[in-house]
Amino acid sequence: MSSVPLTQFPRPSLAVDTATFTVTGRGLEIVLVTEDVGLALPGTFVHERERLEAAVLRSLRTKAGITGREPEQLHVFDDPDRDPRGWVVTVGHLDVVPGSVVAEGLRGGSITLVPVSEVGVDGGVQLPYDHPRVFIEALRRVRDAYSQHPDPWGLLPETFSLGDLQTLHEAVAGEELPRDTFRRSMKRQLEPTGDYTDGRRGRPSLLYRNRSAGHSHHG
Amino acid sequence: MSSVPLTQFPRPSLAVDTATFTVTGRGLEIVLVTEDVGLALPGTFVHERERLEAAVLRSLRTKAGITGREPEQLHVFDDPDRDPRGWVVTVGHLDVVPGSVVAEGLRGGSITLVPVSEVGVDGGVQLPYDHPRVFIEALRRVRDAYSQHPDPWGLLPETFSLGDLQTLHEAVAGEELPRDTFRRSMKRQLEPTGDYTDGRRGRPSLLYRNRSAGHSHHG
DNA sequence: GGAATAGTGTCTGTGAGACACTATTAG
DNA sequence: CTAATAGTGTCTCACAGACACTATTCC
Repeated sequence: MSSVPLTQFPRPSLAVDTATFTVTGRGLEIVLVTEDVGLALPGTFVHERERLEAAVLRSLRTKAGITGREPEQLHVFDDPDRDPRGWVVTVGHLDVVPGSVVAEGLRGGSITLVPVSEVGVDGGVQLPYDHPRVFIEALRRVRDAYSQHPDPWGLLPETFSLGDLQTLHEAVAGEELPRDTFRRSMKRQLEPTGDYTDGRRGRPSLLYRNRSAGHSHHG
Repeated sequence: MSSVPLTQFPRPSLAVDTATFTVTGRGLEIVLVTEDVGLALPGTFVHERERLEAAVLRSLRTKAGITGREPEQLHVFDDPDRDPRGWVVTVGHLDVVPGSVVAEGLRGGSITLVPVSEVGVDGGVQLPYDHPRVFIEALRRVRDAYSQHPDPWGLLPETFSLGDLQTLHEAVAGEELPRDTFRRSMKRQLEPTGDYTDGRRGRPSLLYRNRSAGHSHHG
C-alpha cells in the first residue's frame, strides 16, 4: 500500500450475507428472509466506517428480528458481475443461535426456518446469488466444529446430560452417532457437576458443564 | 440486499495483502517488500472491477517481481481506524511458491526473504498494520496443509523421493519429524514410479509422484 | 571397511467402533 | 413386571511413535 490519495481509486460497495443456523425439534435449520428474489440469506450493505460484524448483527436484527451472537467470517465473493447493480463485494458470514432467539422473529413472521436438508435440493429451497456457496461453507464449518467440541456456540444450558448433548450433535450432523464412542470422546472435554437429572423417563443421568467456558470454534 | 441505488452508500477502499512463503536451504521463509514503514507484506489497492486474486497476483508481480500461483483468502480486516488515510478494508491472502520463482525478485533486490522463525520475535522483524495477524494465520494454514498432504502447493518436481519430501516437510514444520511414521503416512497418498534416484550418497531411493495431480489445500 | 541414506519389521499405547452387559428410573 | 434411558467393560482394528534391524550405495 503506497501513499497515493485514496480518492484516486474507485471503490466497491461492501455488503454482508449471513447463514444463521439454529436447532429445533426438526433438527438443524437455517434462517431465511423473503426478498424480491425469494427466500435468501439476510444481508445488508455495510454503512460508513461500520465493522462487518456490526453490519451482520444489524441485518439480523432488522431483517430477521433475531439477536445474533458471534458472526464469523467465511469468504469474500468478489465476482465483479455478481450483482447487476454494479460492483458489489460481499463477505459471507456464519452464526449459530439457540432456538429461543429465533422465536420472536418467527412470531413476527419476518423469517422462515428451513431444514438444511431441504436447501439446494430438487423440490427444496433454491438460494439466489452466491448464497448457496455461503450456505455450504457455513454448514461445513458448523459440522466441523461440533464434531470436535461439545458445544462451540453454547446452544445448551449451563449444565446438560450426555444424552442432551448427543441429541444436539445428531441434529447438527443430520445422522445418528454411535453412543459409546460419542460419550467417551465427549467426556474427556467435559466436567461432571455431580448433580443428576430427574423427572425424566429412565435412569437419571449425570450433568456436565463445558470445561473451558470461553467459546472457540477455530481449529 | 434491497433495491436502493448503490450510490446511496459510502464505499470503503478495498485492498489486499499477501503472505507469500517459499522454502530455501534455510527453511521456510516469507517474502517481504520494503515500504515507508519498513518491511511489510506486499499489498495493493484493488482496481475497479478487479478480482481479489488478480490484485494479489498484480501486487506480487509489480512489487515483489515474483509470479504468484494460487492466492487463497484468509481473513478480512475491517477496523475502520486501521489506516490513518481513511476507511480501508483489507483482505489478507496466502500463497506458496517454489524457490525458483523468487530468484528473480531476489536478484532485482525488490524483496527480502525472512525465515518465519524471525518474524514477530524480539530481535527479529516486526510487521506493520494487521500484517502480523495475516502472517500468523497464513503460517498456520500452510503447516496444517502440509501436515495432511504430501505437497499441497507443488513445491517438489514431478517425481521425488520420500527423503526429499521429508526434508520439505521439516522445513515447513520447523522441526524434525519421526522418519518411520512420516514415511508410512505419506506412502499411502503417493504413487511409486518404479524409478530410483542415483548419483547421490547412500542407497538409491524409490521415486514417487502425487496420487491426485490437482491441488487442493482445503481440509 | 565406514559413513550415509533407504527401507522394513515389531512392539506398545491410544482411540474409534462394535457389541454386550448391568443400573436405575417411570409407568 | 416392561420400556426406556444411562453407564460400563471388552474386543478388535487402525494408526502413531519408538526402536531396531537389514539393504545399498559412495568414499
